[in-house]
Amino acid sequence: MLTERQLFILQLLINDYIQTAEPVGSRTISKREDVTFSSATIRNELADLEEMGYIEKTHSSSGRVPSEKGYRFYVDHLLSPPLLSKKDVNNIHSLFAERMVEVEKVIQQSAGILSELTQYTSIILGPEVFETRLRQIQIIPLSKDTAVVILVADSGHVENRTMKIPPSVSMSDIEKVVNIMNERLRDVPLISLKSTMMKEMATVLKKHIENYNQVNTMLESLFLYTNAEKVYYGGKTNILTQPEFKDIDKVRLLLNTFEQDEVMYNVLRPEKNGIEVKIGQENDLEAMQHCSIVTADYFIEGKRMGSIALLGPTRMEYHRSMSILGFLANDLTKTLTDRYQSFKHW
Amino acid sequence: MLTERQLFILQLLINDYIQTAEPVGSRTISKREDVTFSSATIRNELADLEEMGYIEKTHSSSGRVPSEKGYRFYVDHLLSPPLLSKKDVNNIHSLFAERMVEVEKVIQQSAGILSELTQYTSIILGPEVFETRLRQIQIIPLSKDTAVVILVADSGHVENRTMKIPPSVSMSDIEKVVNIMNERLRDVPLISLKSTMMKEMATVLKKHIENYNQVNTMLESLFLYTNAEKVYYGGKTNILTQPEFKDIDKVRLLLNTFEQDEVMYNVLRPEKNGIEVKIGQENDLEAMQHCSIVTADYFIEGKRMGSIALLGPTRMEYHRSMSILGFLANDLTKTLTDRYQSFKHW
DNA sequence: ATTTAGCACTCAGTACCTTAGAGTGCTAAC
DNA sequence: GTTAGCACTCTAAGGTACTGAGTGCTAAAT
Repeated sequence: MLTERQLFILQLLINDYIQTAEPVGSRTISKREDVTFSSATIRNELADLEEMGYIEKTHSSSGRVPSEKGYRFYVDHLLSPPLLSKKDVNNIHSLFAERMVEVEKVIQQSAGILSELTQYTSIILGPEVFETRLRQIQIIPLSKDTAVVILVADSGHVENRTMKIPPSVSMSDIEKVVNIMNERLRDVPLISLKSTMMKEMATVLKKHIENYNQVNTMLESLFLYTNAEKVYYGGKTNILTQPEFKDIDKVRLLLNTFEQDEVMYNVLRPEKNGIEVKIGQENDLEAMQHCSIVTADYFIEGKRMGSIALLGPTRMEYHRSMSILGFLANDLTKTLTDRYQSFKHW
Repeated sequence: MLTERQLFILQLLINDYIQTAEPVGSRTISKREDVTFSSATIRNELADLEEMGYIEKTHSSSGRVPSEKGYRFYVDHLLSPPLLSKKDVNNIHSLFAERMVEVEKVIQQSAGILSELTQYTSIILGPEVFETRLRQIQIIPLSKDTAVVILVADSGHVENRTMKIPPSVSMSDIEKVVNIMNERLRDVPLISLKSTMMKEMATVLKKHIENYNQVNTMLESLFLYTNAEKVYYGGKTNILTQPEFKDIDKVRLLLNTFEQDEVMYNVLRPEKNGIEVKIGQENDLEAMQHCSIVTADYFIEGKRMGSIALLGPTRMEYHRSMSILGFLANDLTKTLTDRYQSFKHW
C-alpha cells in the first residue's frame, strides 16, 4: 500500500509531467512550496514508487516519468472531484444556447468545441440508428431502370440509396410497395427494418403484387447494408502538436486509422457506462498504443445513443478532459432528449 | 536557348532526382550507358544550366537539384507523349467495368484507385450542382414546428435540410407550396433554384397562399446556402511517406488545409482546360508551396462538371501522374455521360 | 573549338571526444 | 525517519578530425 506521502509525491510528479512533458527529478519536486521534506527523502520515495511500478526512468540517471500503471492509479484514485472553469462552462453552454435544428450540426459543433477547449482530437460517434424509427419512405424514379430510395427517420435523419429496378417490375408495383411500406413500417426502428419487412410484409405483398419474387430481391438488396453510425472529428491534427508525435510513422498510422470508420466505430463503443479512460496499451489498436482515450456516452430518453471522446497522448490532462467531456455529454443528452420528445409520436 | 545535349542532361537529371530524391552529380549522369561524354563535360553543362536557372545546388559542393523553373520546363517541353502501362490501364478499366449506380461511389472509388496507383494523395471535386436539375422536392413533417426538406436531382443526388416552420404557416399551406414547386421548378438547375423560385413563383404563391410573407421568408432561409460540391480524397496520408514531408509542421499545415472544403474547392478550380500542372510556388496556398498539383477535368455531355487531381511533392512523377489522370478523367467523363443520358428528360 | 583528365577545394555527414548539468543511489550523520 | 554530501551515470551540446561526394578551373588532347 502507498503511504500518504507517496500518494502526494506521485500526484505532484504526474501533474508536473503532464504540464512539461519532461522527466521530473527529486529536486524539482522538493522546490515546491507545499513540500516540506528534502530532495533526498523524495529520492527514497521515488525509488519505492519505481519499484512498485508507478513510475519509470528514461535512462539510469534521468528523472522519473509516470508509467501506464501510474496513470491508471492517478485516474482511478488521485483525481479530486471534477471542476470546470467558468470560461469552459460558458463556452459549452453558448454552444447549446443556439438551439440548432439539425442533429448533425449540433454534433459537428460539439466536436469543434471539444477540440478547441482541450487541444486534443475529439471524436464523436453519431446517434445510433438503434432507436430512431422510420417516419416515411419514398421512392423517386430517376430513369427507366433506376430510382432513389429515401428513408426519413423521426430524428430528422435522412438516408438515401440509388437502386436498380428490374425490368419486370412496373412503376405501379413500386407505388404499391411504397404505400404498403409506409402503412406497415412507420415507427419501426431503422435497425430492424429489414427483418420486420420480411416478416410482416411478405403475405401482404404476395397478395397485391404480381412479381413478388423480383420485388423481394430488389427490397433485400436495398437493405443489405445497415449504415453504420457516422464518426465526427474535431481538431484531427491537434494531436500532431504534442511532442510525443514527432515521429511521422506514428502519425501516419494514427491518421490512417481515423479514415477507417469501422475501426473507429469499435474504438468508441464503451465497455462500461459513464466516463471511461483507456490508457496506452489498454487500447487494442496498435496505432493507439501511445495514446489515451477518454470516452463518455450521451443518451436520448435514457437510452445510450452514441459516445463522445477525446484522444491525446498518454501524458494527457485526464482531469480536465474528463470534466469537459462529462459536462458536454450531459448537455448533449439534454438537448437531444428535448429535441426528440418534441418529435416523438407526433 | 538550350542545346540538344543540355536538354538531354536536364532530362536525365530530373528523371534521376524524381526517383532518388538525392542531388544528382556529374559522375552519376556520366555513368549512364547512353551518355558518351565525360563527367567534366557534364560539369560544364550543369554550370550553364544552373546559370540559366533550371537547376540548383543545395550547398556549394553538392550535386544539382531541379529548380521549379526546371520542373516547369520539364513538364512543358521534355515529356514524351503519355504512355500508360497495361497494368494501369487494366486497373482503371476494371473500376468502371462494375457500373456502379451511385455517382458518389464511382467518385470515391476513383479517388481510391488514383492514390493506389500513384502513392500520392488524390483529390476529386464532386460533380457541380451547376448542371444538375431538380427532379422532385418533398417536405416531410417531423414535429409541429419542424420538417425535413428533401431535394432530389436528376443526377440521383439527394439533399436534405431540416427547417423550422413558423406557427402561422399551416400544413395545408406547405402542401400547396410543395405542389406548386414541383410543378414549376422541375428541371430547373439546382444552382438557380432560389432565383427562379423568387421570380416565377411569387405571383402564383400570392394567389394561393394566405400567409405569403411568412412562407416566403421560410423558403428564403431554406435556400440560403447553396451547398458547395463535395471534396473526395484518396490516400490522404500517402504524402507523409515522401521524404520531403518529414517536417511535422508542414504536414499539419497541409492536413489542416484538407479539412477546409472551401479552400480546397478553390485549389481545384482549374484556370484552363485540359491537364494542368501547378508546381510549388505557383500554388497560391502557403501549405502547398512545397507540393505540385496535377489537375484534369471531367465532363458530362461536354460540360465541365468537376476536377480530379493528384497532389505530390514538387519532385513528382509528372509524366505518369498526368497520364493516369488524363486517362481516368476520360473514363469518368464517358461513364457519367452515359449515366446522365439515360436519366435525362426521363 | 570542344572535350577531357587532373587536381585543389568545399561542404555535409559521421565519428569521436570533452564538458556541463541534471539526476540518482548510497552512506553516514542528524 | 530524515537529510547532507558525494561519487557516479547519462544526456545534450560543442568542438575537432576525417571521409566522400561533388565542384570549378586549368591545361592537355582531340
